[in-house]
Amino acid sequence: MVDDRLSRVFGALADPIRRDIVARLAVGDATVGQLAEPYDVSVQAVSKHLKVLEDAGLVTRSRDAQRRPCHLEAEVFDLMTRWIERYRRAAEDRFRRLDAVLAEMSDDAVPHTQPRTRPHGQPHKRRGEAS
Amino acid sequence: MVDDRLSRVFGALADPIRRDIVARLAVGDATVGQLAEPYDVSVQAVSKHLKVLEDAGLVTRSRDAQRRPCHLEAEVFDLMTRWIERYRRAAEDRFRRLDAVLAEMSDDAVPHTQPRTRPHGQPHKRRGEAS
DNA sequence: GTCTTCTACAACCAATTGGTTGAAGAAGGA
DNA sequence: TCCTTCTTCAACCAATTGGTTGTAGAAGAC
Repeated sequence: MVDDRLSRVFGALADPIRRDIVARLAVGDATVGQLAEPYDVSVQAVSKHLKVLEDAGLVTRSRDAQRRPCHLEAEVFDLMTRWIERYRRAAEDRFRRLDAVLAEMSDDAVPHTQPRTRPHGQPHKRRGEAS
Repeated sequence: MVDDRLSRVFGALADPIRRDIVARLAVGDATVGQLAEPYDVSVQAVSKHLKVLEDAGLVTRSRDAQRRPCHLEAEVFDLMTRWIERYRRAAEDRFRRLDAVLAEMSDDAVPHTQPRTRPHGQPHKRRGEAS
């Protein structure tokens, strides 16, 4: 259903087994069987997890006889960090501005009010990804 | 089912509408109705999305009469960036080491082989979160 | 050739997700 | 008081997810 890149990446990492697999692939490449060994789920289940990671672009696989070594693709992390950093920075900037406003208000001895909500009619992005 | 913090955070951001909501809350606090307005889904659906974001700790809500203004909690982003940066760094370091190995091999005129897979019996974390 | 190993595919199942509608609670305004 | 607004809760539904088992293909070992 949700088929955009960021959704696939975040969704792939929303599972402890898959994050664990990423952590282990960060140490070195591994085959499906090696990756499945520590877990008490079937190899097929791990194979499905790897397909999710592969579809998200976090993992690529080569061929070595009948084995399919899995390799972690670090570049995809940039996509996430760019998204995260953008909104973290915006939120932190806004926090600093709120601090300034509160300081100014206390100068004027105005009582502390609720945090401001955005005025209703104000324009903002409609639908779609905040790319 | 998956109830650890990182899974909830990544899972919450694995949906375009929820990422869009985060993007808009980075600009300023907003009520459920304001947040629901741009989408062609029901207010109840957006309320559910906000509950997911709240459970993940990405959003907090105050009270203003019958309204529930939503506020973005930027600190949670740190949890993600710490996780991402750790494994990105490991993967990049490994990539650099591989580069060095390849360079050394070419010095010895050894033919290029497959990337190495981790030896089978090698210890690694068993189950649970790579915290 | 046959056997074994490693992986993927298909069908199935229970639980979760993301949406709906309808009703109800909470709080201000008439 | 009653009415309206904003939000949540409950029940329901279709699609997805994360697991299972069984089967089959691909490739080395015998």
